Amino acid sequence: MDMVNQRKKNMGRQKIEIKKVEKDSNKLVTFSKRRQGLFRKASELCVLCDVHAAIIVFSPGDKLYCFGQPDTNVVLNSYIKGTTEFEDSKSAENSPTCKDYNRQYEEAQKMLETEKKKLEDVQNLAKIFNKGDWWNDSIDDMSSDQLEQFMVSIYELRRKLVERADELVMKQSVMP
Amino acid sequence: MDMVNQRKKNMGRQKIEIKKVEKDSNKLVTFSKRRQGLFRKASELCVLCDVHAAIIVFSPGDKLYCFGQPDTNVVLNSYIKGTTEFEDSKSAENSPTCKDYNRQYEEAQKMLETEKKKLEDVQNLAKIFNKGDWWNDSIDDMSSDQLEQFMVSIYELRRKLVERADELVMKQSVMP
DNA sequence: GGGCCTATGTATAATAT
DNA sequence: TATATTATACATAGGCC
Repeated sequence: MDMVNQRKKNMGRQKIEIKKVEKDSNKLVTFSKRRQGLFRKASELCVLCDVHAAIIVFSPGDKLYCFGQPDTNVVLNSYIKGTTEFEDSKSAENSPTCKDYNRQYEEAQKMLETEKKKLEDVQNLAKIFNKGDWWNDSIDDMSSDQLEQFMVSIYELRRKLVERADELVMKQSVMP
Repeated sequence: MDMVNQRKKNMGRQKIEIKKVEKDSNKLVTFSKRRQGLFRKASELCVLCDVHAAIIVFSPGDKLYCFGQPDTNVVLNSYIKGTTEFEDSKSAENSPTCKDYNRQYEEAQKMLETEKKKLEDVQNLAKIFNKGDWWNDSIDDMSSDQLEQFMVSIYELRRKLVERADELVMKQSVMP
């Protein structure tokens, strides 16, 4: 304790040169931390300035990471088209992503028509919801069967929501 | 000269809340600075980790700014193909749709880490769920705003569900 | 990899030019 | 709108689990 130069707990942040990190393990750590930071900055920019943005990054392991406000594909479409008409409901409807969603939604609906377990599903769902911090924890804890039933239930709810949305003539396609 | 005495100390950097800057002039300055910072961070990430990345941002005045390493379009093409040029086509067995969903899920996860807004959504959702016989009654009683928020929340949940479904390798496509 | 920690490097809010 | 300044808030390198 007497030494002024007593070794501190760690070295603190060091200045680094901006050049390729050669050591793979360090590179991974740096990528992970800085990618997070980059996305956070982008998020802040979008909120503060009320603008749209998208980021696409491939990790050293070639895994794809992306950020998008309001959505990566929407921003990319705007970029490709060279237009900024984000909220054009017609083009939003026609975006591939929404199409996919709608198609899959219709398929799911078909299946639902032949399902007779709806009531059971609802009951199971209610149980799950009532068990506490379901939003953060339940999904991960669910068994395969539970999950399946839960998904069916969500789809039913979704249909109801879409109906309501139609009634309200909501302008933006918040949901597919 | 008297500049020395005149040099009133600045307030220095102030803490700000991450929410929309209302004053247009400030918003512009903030955008300009933060956009530069964002691009610099991206550049550093690319050099340090030897990776490819692209950023697309629209300014408050709808002007397009983009960053790309090695080139915006190259990275976008990689994204659209859903594969890097260094990968073989084996990964193509996964449907593009699922990939899209997974990407969006990852996005959502990252955003959740940094955005308090989403937490608010969840809290609101929890309130709605906890108010009783929500399944049968709540939807019809919800205000337009409530409904919208609810739909956004469900949409996020849906992403999470898709991710889980993928993990479980479910045979039937109950959900997309 | 995912978190946590601390010391320190860096980004940036407010301001003025 | 970009740039310069300054004081501070925030991000992060290097460690350690």
